[in-house]
Amino acid sequence: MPKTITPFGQSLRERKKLKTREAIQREATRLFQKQGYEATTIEQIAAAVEISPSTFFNYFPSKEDVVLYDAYDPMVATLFESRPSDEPLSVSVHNVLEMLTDTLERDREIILARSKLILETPDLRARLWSEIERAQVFFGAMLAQRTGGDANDFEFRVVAIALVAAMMEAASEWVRLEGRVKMGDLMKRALDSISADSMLDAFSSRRK
Amino acid sequence: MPKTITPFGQSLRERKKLKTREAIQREATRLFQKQGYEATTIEQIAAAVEISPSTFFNYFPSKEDVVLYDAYDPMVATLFESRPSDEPLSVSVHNVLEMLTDTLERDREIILARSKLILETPDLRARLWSEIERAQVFFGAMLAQRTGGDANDFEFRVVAIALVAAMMEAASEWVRLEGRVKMGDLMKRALDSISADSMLDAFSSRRK
DNA sequence: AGGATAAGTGGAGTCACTCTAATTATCAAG
DNA sequence: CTTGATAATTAGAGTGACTCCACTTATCCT
Repeated sequence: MPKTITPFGQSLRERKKLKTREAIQREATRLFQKQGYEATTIEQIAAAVEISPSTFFNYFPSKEDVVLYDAYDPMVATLFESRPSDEPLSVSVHNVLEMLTDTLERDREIILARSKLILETPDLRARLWSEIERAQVFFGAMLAQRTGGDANDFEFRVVAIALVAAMMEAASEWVRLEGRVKMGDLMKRALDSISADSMLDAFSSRRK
Repeated sequence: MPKTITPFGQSLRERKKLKTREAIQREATRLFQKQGYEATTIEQIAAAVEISPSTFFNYFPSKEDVVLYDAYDPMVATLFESRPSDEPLSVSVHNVLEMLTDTLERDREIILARSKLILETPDLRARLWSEIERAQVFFGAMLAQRTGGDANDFEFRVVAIALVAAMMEAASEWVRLEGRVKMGDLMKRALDSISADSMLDAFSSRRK
């Protein structure tokens, strides 16, 4: 048993591990972009990183996870949770996106490339949706917290999934537009579309 | 070149093909339920149907498709398209579900079993979402038709995906409740939740 | 009965992924 | 700085989905 708890990433072991993890993601992404996701084999990635194929699976449970794994995910979650719980969720969404504007701008190229890869590759796209189910649970909890209800209620689940799906479409649109517009604005438009009148309009057509 | 166009499923060939297709689905589903989706191999299915594994892939492009393939899909689409285009979409949804009540009641057990399998199996669940993207396009077109807009507009895509996601959640709930309630009612509740006030409430919490 | 056409099949191969047992690197402590 | 524990890396064998292809067999049309 170690005498002192070694801070994360401080020991040689931890640093090496992190470096390897990043190297795998970097090389994998590079190869995916160069020759396509499906045309790239684990063997090729392993060769590029100079590790054995076995080691690859020590770091990522599947080929898909190399792309899907998002380091910013927990950060975004934290940002949301730090928002005052009496703030309307739509406003929170916008605010969180505002806080992320700089990061989004700085890493635009990388994020865009990665997102495109996901959107264009059926396998990855399918897997994305299971990430979305995690988001559904998260936002369901947020909604419940804000209204004092039970997150497991059918209504919350419905609103949460619709919300997340809409945000997903906004993100796709952002990618389609090469990140030329602010993601926060797209999210706002998306949320506006499904809430309030416009949704009803679309629903009930010329009746109103 | 044949002199007359042979009606679908009339010739020996066609009838046999249909029978085999059904046999594969039947046996596959049976095995999946008995021993789980992943634990069942193509070889086992082929053996049960008394065909070769090669033949399996002549009928279904992948193991997933045996479960996902839905014969009722085009029927539902037709029902929607036969609805008057000045009918609000939410009403159309309800009406279509009403028309399907009998079928849903009659085939309840089979549909339930199949749906459970899909919802419980991560691989199938992920694939379901790509079906949903097809539904998004379909409903996007419906919305556009009803409002006279362009189905490719961002707003339509957003509303369509939110709509479909909500319906999806309603369907899941139906499965969870073992089909004890009418699917149409769940859909109605789901659509009510995302449209109009309740959504706004959830969004803006105690402010209103 | 005939050849055209489609369905079924066997076999070889690829690739993602699993499991296991052995090897090597790092670590904590004396 | 050596040692025993622990974690990381690896090779290798195996499984199962899926592809490709050449070949046989069944159905069809005339």
